[in-house]
Amino acid sequence: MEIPSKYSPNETEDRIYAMWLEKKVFKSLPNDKPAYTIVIPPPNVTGVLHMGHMLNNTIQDLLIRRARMRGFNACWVPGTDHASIATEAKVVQKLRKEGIKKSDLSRDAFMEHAWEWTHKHGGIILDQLKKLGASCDWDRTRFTMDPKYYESVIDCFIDLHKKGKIYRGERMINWDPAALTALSDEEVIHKEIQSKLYFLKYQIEGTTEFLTVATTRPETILGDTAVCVNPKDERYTHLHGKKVIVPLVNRAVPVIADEYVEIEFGTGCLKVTPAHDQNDFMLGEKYQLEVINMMNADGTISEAGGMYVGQERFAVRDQIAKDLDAAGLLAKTEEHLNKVGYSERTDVVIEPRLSLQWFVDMKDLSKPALENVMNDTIRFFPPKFKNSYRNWMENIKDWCISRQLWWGHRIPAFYAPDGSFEVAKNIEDAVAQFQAKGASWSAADLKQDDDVLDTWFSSWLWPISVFDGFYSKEELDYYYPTADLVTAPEIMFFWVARMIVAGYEYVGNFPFKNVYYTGIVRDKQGRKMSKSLGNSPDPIELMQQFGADGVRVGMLLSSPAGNDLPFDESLCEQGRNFANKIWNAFRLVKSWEEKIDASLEQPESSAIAVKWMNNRFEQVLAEMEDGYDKFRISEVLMQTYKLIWDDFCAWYLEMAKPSYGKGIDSKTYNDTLDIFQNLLKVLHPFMPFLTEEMWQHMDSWKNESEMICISNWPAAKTFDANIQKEFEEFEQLVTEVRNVRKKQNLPNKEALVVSFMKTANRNSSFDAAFKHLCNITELNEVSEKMSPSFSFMVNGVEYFIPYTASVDVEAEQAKMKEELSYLEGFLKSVEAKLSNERFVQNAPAAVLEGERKKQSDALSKIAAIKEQLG
RNA sequence: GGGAGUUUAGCUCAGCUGGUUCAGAGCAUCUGCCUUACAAGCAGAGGGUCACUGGUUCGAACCCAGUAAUUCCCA
Repeated sequence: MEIPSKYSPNETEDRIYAMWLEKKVFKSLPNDKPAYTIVIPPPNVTGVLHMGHMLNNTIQDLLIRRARMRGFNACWVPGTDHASIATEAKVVQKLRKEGIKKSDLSRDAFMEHAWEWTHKHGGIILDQLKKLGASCDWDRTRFTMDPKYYESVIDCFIDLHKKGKIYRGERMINWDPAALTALSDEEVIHKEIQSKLYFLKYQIEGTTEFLTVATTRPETILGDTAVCVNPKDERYTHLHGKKVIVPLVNRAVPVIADEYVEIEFGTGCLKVTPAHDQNDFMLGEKYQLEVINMMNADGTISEAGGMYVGQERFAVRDQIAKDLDAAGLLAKTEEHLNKVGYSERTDVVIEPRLSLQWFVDMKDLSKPALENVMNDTIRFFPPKFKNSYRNWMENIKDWCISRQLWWGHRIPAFYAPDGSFEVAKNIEDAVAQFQAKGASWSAADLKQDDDVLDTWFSSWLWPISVFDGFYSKEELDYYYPTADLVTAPEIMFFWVARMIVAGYEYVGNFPFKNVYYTGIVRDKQGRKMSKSLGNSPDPIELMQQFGADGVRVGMLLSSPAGNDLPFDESLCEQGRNFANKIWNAFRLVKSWEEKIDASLEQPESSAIAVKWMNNRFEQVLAEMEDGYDKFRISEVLMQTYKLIWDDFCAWYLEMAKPSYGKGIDSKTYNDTLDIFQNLLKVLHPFMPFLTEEMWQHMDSWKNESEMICISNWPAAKTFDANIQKEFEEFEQLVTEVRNVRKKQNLPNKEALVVSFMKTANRNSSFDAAFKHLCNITELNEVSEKMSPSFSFMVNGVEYFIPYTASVDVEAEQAKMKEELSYLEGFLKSVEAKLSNERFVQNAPAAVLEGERKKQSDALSKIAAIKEQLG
C-alpha cells in the first residue's frame, strides 16, 4: 500500500470520528470501574464556537481521553445553556428586523419565536465540537430548559424559599434601561469614563446664601430629598438642621450630617437622591427621607420628576446644565474621571433603580463553599485564584435572581389580587396553599410572576441536574462529585462559586475535585479576541487548514493554567508539522514490514538503541505523569513533542534504521512497533485523530485493542538514569564527529576512522550505535595523541580524526586558542571559589565536589589543547 | 481607593527547596544540505546586565525592601 508523504487530516478526521460514534466508545453508563466525570461548561445554546471554546474543550477532551485510557469510566457530559438575556436579546433583535416589537407580542407568542430560534441555531456549537474531536457522551446532551432540568430549577427555588433563603424585597438594583431588566452585580462592567463634574448652587432657605454641591449626574436633582455634609466638616457646621432649595425644582430639602460624606471630594456636600443611588438609598433609609423615583424603566424622566417628563436621561443632563446655567445656578463644571457601570449585554449605562426583586440570601449558604476551597478539598489551578475567590466569598452579597425577561425559568410565585403571594410548583398547588391559609382564591384569580430567573440560577445546578440528581440518586451517586472543571476565570463568581454552593446545599459534597482555569485567548497584539474587533480566527477554518489535531496542539503549546494565550496561527502550523513528522516516521516503520529478514540477528547498535529508547520513554513518562498531576498541560505536550521528534525520530529511528538496501531483523522491527505504540498512546489525548488513523493501519496494534482511544495507557516502569547519561555522552560524540565532517565537507557516505586516547574511564555501551550512525569503520584505542588531526574531548576522553588535505590549519589553531583562553578564565573563577575558606566551610559536600570536578575537567582540557597546539 | 499577579533570548514561556538541571525549552534567525521516512525536512551555529536600585548570604533569576512598567479582579 502506498502511503502519501503528507498527512491529510481532512480526509481522515470525519471518518475516524464517525467510527468512534458508531462503536459508541464515548458512551458511559455506571459500571464497576471508577468514574471520571467532567461536565462541560454549557455554551450558549445559540452560540457559535470561538477560540475560547476551542482552548477550553481541547483541555477537557485531553483529560477525559487520558482518563478513559487509564481505565476509568470516563464520562464527559455535553450540553447547552439557554442563556436567558443573551438569547432573548438575539431574538428581540431578529424580530425587530422583521418589524415586530417584543411589546406587541404576547408572552406565549414570544416564547414560540424564541423556541424556534433555539431549534434553528441550537446545537450548532455541539456539532462544531465534534470537529474538534470532543469525546463527549452525546446521548447525555442536556439543555438547561429541558423539562426535567426546568423542573429541578423550579424545585430548587421553592426549596430555598421554604428554607427562608429566598426573599422578595425592594432593593436598589442594577437596571438595564435597554433590556429593561435587573442585572446582578457581576453583569455590570465598570469603565473609566471622562465626564463632567457639575457644581450646582442650592440656596439656603430664608437667606440669600448658596451652598455648592458637586455631582456627575445633575439630572437627578429632580429626585433630591436632602443634602448631606460631613459632621466634622467645619465649613458647614452652621447649616446643620437648615433647609436648602433644590435648584430649578424649588423644593426645600433638609441638610443632614453623616460621616459617609468625603470632606475632600468636590465641595464636601453631597446631594441625596434615594431612588437613584445605592449609597443615597442607604442614607435615605437611615434618615427616613422621602423617595422620589424620577425615572421610568426605559431611562426617560417620569411624571414624578415633574420636569422634562418623557425625555431621555442623557439629553436631560445636557439640557438641565444649560437651564441651570441660564438661571445662574451652575457655579462651574470640571472635567472628571469616574467609573461608570455598563451592562455586559447591551452596553448601556446602568441605572441604579429601586424595585421589587427576588434575592437569594448567600451569607450562610456560601460558608462551606468558602471553607472547602481554602482547605484545598476543592483545588484551584493555578492556586492564585483562591485569593480572589476568598475575597469575593467573604464579602458576598445577596444574589438578585429575578430578571424582567421571558426566555428562562419563570418564577413560581403566584399573586392574589390583594397582593399576597404563594411560591408553588404550579397554580393548583398555589390555590391549595392559599386555601390552607384561609384565603379562598381560585386559579382564575391568581397571576404568576412575570419574571424569569437569572441564567446562573439554572446553571449553578448543572453538575447535579445533568444526572437528574434532584429526582434520582442512581447516577448522581456514581458520577458525582465530578473530577475536573475546566473554565475561564471570568466566570469564577458567576458560576464556579455558585456550583460549589449548590453542591454542598443539595448533595452535601463538592461538585468537582479540581478547577482548572484557562486563560483568555488573545491575538498577537495582546487584544482580547472579540467579534467587534474581528480579530478572532474562525476555528472551523483553522481546523480545515491545519487539521483538528494541529489546532489542538497549537492551542496547548503555550497555555499554562491561568495564563493568557497569545494565539498565533503559526502555533497551529507547528502542530500540523508535528503531525506530518509522526506520519512520516510511521511511513518509515511501515516500510520495514516488507524488509524483515528472519535470518538476521539483531545488531548491537539496534539492541542498545531499543534499550535506551525504552528507558527514555519510562523517564519521560514519569515526568509527564507528574506534569498531569499538576495540570501543567503545555509542559506535558512539549515533553511528548520532544520525546517523539528528538528522541524517537532523530535518534532512535536513525540508530535502528538498516543501512541502505539491507533488511531488518524481526526483533528490532517488533521492538520498534512496541515503542511506537506506546508513543502513540501518550500522544493520543493531544492528537486523537492522527494516532487513531495510524493505529487502524497496524494490525498488531489492533490485536491489543480495536481502537487506540480505548487502549490501555502505558503503565509506568522504573528507569535507569545512567543509561541516559551514557546516551548524552554518545550524543555529544556524534555531534563532534558531524562537526568535523562539516568542516572537511565530508559526506556521511564516506567512512571515517576515529581514534581515542587510552583511558580507564571510557564507557563503550554506545560504540556500536556510534559506528552505525556516523559511518565509522574503525574505532581505535591509541596511547599517543595523533597529529595532525582534529581532536575533541567528551567526558574526559580525547578523540582524534585525522586531517584531510583541505583543512585550514591556521584557522583551527586560532579556534583552539580562543577555547583555551575561555577555559583559563573559567578555571580562574572556579579556583577563586575554592580558595574562599568560607565557601569551603559552608557549602554542602555535593556542591564542593561539583566545583572540584569543574576544576579538574578544565585542567585536563587545557592540557589537551596546549599539547595539540604544540 | 482595595486586592492579586507579571517583568528571564527577537517571540511565547519553564526555571519547584538559594548551590551541576542554572542561565534553559519551543518557535523564529543564520550557515550548509532536495542524504534512499519527512524541505511541513536534515545537520550545525549564534543569541540573555534574569526590569531597575539597594539589602541579607560564602553564594541570589530565586529571599527582603524600595522604584518603574504592565495585566487582571473588586469597590
